[in-house]
Amino acid sequence: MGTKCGRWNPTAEQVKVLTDLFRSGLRTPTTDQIQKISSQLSFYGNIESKNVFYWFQNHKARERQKRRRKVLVDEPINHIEDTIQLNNVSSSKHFQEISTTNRESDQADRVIETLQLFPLHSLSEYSDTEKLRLFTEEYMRDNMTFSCTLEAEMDHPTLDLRLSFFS
Amino acid sequence: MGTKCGRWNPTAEQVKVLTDLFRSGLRTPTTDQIQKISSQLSFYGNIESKNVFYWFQNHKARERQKRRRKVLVDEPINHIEDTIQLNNVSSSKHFQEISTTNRESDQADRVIETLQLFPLHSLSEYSDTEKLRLFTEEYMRDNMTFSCTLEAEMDHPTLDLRLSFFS
DNA sequence: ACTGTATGAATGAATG
DNA sequence: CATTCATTCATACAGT
Repeated sequence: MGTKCGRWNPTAEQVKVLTDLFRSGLRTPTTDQIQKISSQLSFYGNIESKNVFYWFQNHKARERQKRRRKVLVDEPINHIEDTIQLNNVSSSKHFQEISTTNRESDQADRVIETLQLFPLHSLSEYSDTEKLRLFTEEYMRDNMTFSCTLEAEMDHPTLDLRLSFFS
Repeated sequence: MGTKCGRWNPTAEQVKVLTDLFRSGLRTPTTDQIQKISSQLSFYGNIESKNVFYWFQNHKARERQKRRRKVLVDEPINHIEDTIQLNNVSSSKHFQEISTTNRESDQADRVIETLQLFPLHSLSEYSDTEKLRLFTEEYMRDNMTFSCTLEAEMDHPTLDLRLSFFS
């Protein structure tokens, strides 16, 4: 066991609570929230506010990183599905527009494939598409009003975090 | 053979390509580069982007670790003297070369700073060329513009990575 | 089979 | 927020 106390080494319970909070939608807790969270988690062992701060920072970054890296791997798979689906809705408005706009060559395939997820005209490159998709996904989530009362299953006080963004 | 697919175990070819890339100066590939590399390496067997990412991360860290350990073990005593003496030879041939080669703003500073931390005397066993390489390599490479076309000797498509930092 | 080493993987802690 | 570094855990493999 790392008794090396030079570095915080979260207990299983602490990780669970943090993960639950993350899964429930919390991404970048405010200072107040961090305080509350670390305060509650100190029940399970030593912990500082900065640990909580870093944890969310890292967890978010790495989820994003993971997703970004998966893109190329996933793509070949989705490509087939999308292509198939494409045949059934090839008469939709968006597709029509794009198809004619980008009737350039093999690039058309990629664009159309993209449109299933994101019907915008400005996506001539895949990377841009992906960027936009990721951005939107996370933007939605990160800026959503978050209201959650987490009741961990262990014997510790309820962790009640209420936010009101857009004050 | 570890058919245990719980952990990536690179093929000899994969390791060779990665090593060549590393030796050619690549240290921290960008996400795009990682994608390309892993894509190319998938030719030799299963591989994910994260494997490439971790490979470079580990390889760099361990080379640094090894060197650090070596320096500390070899010359823990003379270190201070050497550092002082170093100030008197700051106009030596090597420094001149470096400074002029990198007459680009603070890059030169950093190189000299680096050299002060790693006294030349402690590595008399190496040739001058090797000394220079050991001292400058790490700091230089990571901040250098990297443009490299690696043609592996096996039968796989050319791996062409072109960067333009400082765009 | 046991043990040590190389190295894949993960993550806490920053930094800019 | 992205990127990077340090440290540690985990495991495949080699030598005995």
